[in-house]
Amino acid sequence: MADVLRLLTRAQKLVSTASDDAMRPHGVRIGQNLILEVLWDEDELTPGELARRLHLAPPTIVKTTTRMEAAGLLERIPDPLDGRLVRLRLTAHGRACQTPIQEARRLLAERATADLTAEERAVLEVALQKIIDAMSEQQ
Amino acid sequence: MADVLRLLTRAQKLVSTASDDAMRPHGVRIGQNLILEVLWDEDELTPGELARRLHLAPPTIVKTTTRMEAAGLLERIPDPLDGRLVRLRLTAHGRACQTPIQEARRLLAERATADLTAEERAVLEVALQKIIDAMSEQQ
DNA sequence: ACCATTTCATTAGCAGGCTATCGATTGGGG
DNA sequence: CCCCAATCGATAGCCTGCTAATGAAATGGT
Repeated sequence: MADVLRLLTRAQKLVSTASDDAMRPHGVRIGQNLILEVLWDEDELTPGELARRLHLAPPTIVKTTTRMEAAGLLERIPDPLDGRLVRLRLTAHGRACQTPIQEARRLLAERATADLTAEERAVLEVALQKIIDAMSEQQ
Repeated sequence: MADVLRLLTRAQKLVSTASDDAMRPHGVRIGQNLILEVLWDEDELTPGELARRLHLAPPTIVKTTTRMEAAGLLERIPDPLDGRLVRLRLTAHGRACQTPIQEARRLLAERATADLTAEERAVLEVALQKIIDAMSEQQ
């Protein structure tokens, strides 16, 4: 009996590597496109809010957004009402790469799941969600 | 329509985190148990051979095994026939933790897939394998 | 027998994750 | 009003992964 968790790990790693390869030509690295996708939908979020939405630790967001700031994708704006908060605002460049990056991501998803039947795709979705639920329970 | 790749990423991350938590009490970190499992099956492999079997880059193996050597899990032995090669040999300690670690891993796999029906499990396996195959094709 | 190519392990340097800690600001209770 | 707790971003330090470059050893062709 094959180890489902190993297949899961291997599949995710291959997808992740391919995703990085797909994003690179657009000057964006693998975790960065996730941050961009959230900000494209809602700009000027704080690092903490981004961390919650992406299920990442705040320092991960801070480090990555610092690099993204250096790359000219976004800028840090102090919140006028709360001195503790920082707003991450997309630059024109950060907004400009939305279309090509989303298209690259769409192509990747298409390629990855091209050989799956509709039923397999549906069951895969359900099964992954069940795993996520099981692992999200405390303990 | 939900993004299957996001579910895949999220499921893998949760499993990976839980795996790390499960391994930690045994003094082993997340990537290290994979190396151990290969060596339990066949000892005294070289870093390059391990890298091929685990689909990792050689420097990753070198760095991790260096830490494992410091932790007393294995030792480096020069190959008597080929001066370029290094053999990674498990210590008594590295062999001793096999049972508890495999048990922890088994429990984790059980917990992760507990809510899946037999059919869902089977389809999940097939679907993940198809994704792996699709992403393994060059380009 | 020599020299160039290949094949290894290793090192250096980077990105993406994490936890623990620090410092500053906000907010609430006395 | 003031101080203490909560909240937030940033920093330090760790592990895992990668590519590129280094250096040593083996191999093969001439």
